[in-house]
Amino acid sequence: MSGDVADQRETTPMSTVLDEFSWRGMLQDSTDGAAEHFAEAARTAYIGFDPTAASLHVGSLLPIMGLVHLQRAGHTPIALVGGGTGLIGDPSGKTQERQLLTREKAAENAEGIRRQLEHFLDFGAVSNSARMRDNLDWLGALPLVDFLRDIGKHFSVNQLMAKESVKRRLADEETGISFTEFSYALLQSYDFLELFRQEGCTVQLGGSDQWGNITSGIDLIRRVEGERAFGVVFPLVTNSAGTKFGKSEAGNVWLDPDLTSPYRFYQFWINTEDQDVVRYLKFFSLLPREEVEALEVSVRDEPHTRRAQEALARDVTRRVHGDAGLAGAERATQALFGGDVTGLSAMEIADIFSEVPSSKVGRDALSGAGRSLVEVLADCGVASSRGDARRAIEGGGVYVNGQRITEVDRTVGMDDAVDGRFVVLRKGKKNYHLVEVEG
RNA sequence: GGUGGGGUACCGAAGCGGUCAAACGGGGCAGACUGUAAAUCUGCUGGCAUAGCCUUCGGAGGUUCGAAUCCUCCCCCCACCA
Repeated sequence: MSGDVADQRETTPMSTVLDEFSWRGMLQDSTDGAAEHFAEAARTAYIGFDPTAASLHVGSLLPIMGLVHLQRAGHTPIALVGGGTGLIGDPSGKTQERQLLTREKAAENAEGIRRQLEHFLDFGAVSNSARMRDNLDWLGALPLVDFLRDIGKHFSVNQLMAKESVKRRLADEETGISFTEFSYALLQSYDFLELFRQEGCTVQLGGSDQWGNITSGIDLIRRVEGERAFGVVFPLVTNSAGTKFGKSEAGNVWLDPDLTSPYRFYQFWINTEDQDVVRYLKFFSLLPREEVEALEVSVRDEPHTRRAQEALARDVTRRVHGDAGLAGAERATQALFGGDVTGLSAMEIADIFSEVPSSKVGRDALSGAGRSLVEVLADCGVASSRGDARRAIEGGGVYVNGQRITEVDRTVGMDDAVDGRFVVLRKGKKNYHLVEVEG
């Protein structure tokens, strides 16, 4: 890298967006000239999101952060919701033909995604406000004959068949690939072309699995418009354990608080392994380089303080769930991992444990001799069966109101209910369950 | 269509008339140690009224005092040959 280029970057802050991606480890690959393209002027760039579900999960967080960095650097980010392509399905990375979404479902999901993206991007900025588009706007009204003439003409079936995702499916006699999915690359390329025409969008970003689709779009723009466009792809997020990133014991970690509570969301990040935490800080937080580097030192020299995990959890949770969501998650964490439950009032418990799974039980069931703990554990789902509950107690893994229970025949009665209203059950270190007394 | 091999618990895989709720490995859960990390070690891992009973070994019948194990029929996979 020569000196004068560096100087130029000093004076134009938006030139740094690829540098930003680069030091954060987010830059897997980019087409030639992409860095210069961003350096020269404020650009418009887009990323597509598939409306396969009504909520995004943390697996989509990296591309979202990509848009955030673009906007911060002065460029205009477009989030393209694939209301149209969602009806088709991208064969990339899929070994099976995809289940088709209904139009209603795709529209509903697109709307949910739209709401979530608003947490990350500024849609009301003066100069480079983020935009949201839905490709159903142009795909839905596209006459087949026009599509074949104007778009299909530019694609070589020979090249499409050479694509890795298509090749693998062709090799598999059993599954094969439908014409519908085979055509997916054309549709995504057409999206890029439309955004180029309508929005002056010259760059497409995406996960590294999108590289082929992105370059197809670039080619299409060159052929149809005679103009140059660019692509940037992010790496696949992995964790050091080799398991899929974004899964917790409870399954996918969603951005929707109704699907994954802010408390669970926060806990997902707090539990990040040392080996992954610095990489994740670069990917998912907006902390500046110096701070990330300081935290990296902290992970090395004083790992027990877990400052890096905390910084990560705070930054990401605040962005997704807001200050109130973060505060609630931290309060619950503090009470659950820091202190003793028995000292709290019913109101405090209700507040803190609103994040935690709960069930109700009738007052009369607990009066008198009470119910056997084994039964209660099995009924509320903390244990999968009575035998499981029994074994968990025998293994020393069950707590009532923070006190370890050792007697298998222990009963739960009204005197266990804090303020006569709540019993806090816990199995293992992290699994809490709140039993609310009714009536 | 033919021949051969096979279907066992969450997964992989032993068992091949009683001693089988079924070895072993993985996964999962819990415990210890820690830092709500990783690694390691330990225990548990069909259900229930837990020294006992009930339901499981592709499905349905049968033989037997007794079957995951033997017989019959059926279903499904895999390999090779057509």
